[in-house]
Amino acid sequence: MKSNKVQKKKYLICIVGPTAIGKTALSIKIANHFSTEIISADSRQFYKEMKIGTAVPSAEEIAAAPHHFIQNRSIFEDYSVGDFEKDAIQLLDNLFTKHQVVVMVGGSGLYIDAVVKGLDYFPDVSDKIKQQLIKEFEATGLKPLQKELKEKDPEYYNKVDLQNHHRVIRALGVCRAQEHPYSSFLKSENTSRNFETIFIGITAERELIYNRINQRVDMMINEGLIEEAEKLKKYKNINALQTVGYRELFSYFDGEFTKAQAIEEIKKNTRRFAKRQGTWFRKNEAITWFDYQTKVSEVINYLENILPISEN
RNA sequence: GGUACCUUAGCUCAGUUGGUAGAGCAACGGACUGAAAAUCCGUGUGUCCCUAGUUCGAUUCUUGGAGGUACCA
Repeated sequence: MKSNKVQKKKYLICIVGPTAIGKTALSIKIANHFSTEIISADSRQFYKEMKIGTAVPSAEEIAAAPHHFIQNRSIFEDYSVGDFEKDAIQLLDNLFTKHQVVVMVGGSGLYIDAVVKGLDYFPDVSDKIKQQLIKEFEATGLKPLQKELKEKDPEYYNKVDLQNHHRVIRALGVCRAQEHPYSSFLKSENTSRNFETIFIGITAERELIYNRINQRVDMMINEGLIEEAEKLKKYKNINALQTVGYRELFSYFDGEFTKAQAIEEIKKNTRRFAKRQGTWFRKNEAITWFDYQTKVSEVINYLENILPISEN
């Protein structure tokens, strides 16, 4: 006997692409079409102190569709991908009780993967250990840390990019926090989720993306990015402020750049960021790519055709 | 108009006592498991302005052009 209470399948429509390509606008239209909500997977739009430089959705855009994980944190809090994964999954569980489809937009590849595939479990590393490692790195450089990693986790030592101090420090942090090596937690298994993910990518020719970036940076400056950064300059060492658009302005305030140079640097670094986003997303074969000028109706059509949406 | 100097990678420039060339920046490719808008790794992409000579061989030397800069008119 067949049950009538078949659980409806849940879908996460994930919209990705390089910065400044128009993800926000598209996501709102798609969310409206499916009468649903949007979760942002953007590692910088969380922070309420950083509004102009992170190109958060405007008040009108937020009014047009419910958004989550926008301006909901402070730069003074520590917030990591791991925290985001937990928060996002919890919220999704909740949203999927009301909606069959939820939209996720963002440009932070790692954050998207954390939601879609899940991160492996790692033990907590205390602030004390983290700070100690940074202190050691600054005092004596990478060499001793590489050596310690070789002793404590030869497996990871052999595969990690040893020049990348972030990686070496993170792995050592986990090793020092308890007795198991970092690599013993690296399972690389996808966490099973109770939803299916549909990837939509938007892109354009490189030159077009770059033009859009250059224009957007000018717009941010007009909207008051310099003033926004000025208020934050005394906190310039905070992690969240290691961000394109802010760092270059801090250098300008410190007299290392002229204003014009700082603006050029912001444009250049944003272009490089877009390139890295491209590298990340390119290898994700699940993404169906659309040109940025594709009509929204065409994208919605595509989604309608692949989503077996149940009628109530 | 005259004189001097210059023209080599996308840009700024090195260089080759004649054997087809290399730095910085830019650009491009890649990696990525709790800082990820971060961090790191890799790659020279070229009618050496054009032309005609000399030469086994010319980006290099010589002739003649073109363009540029400075000074003198």
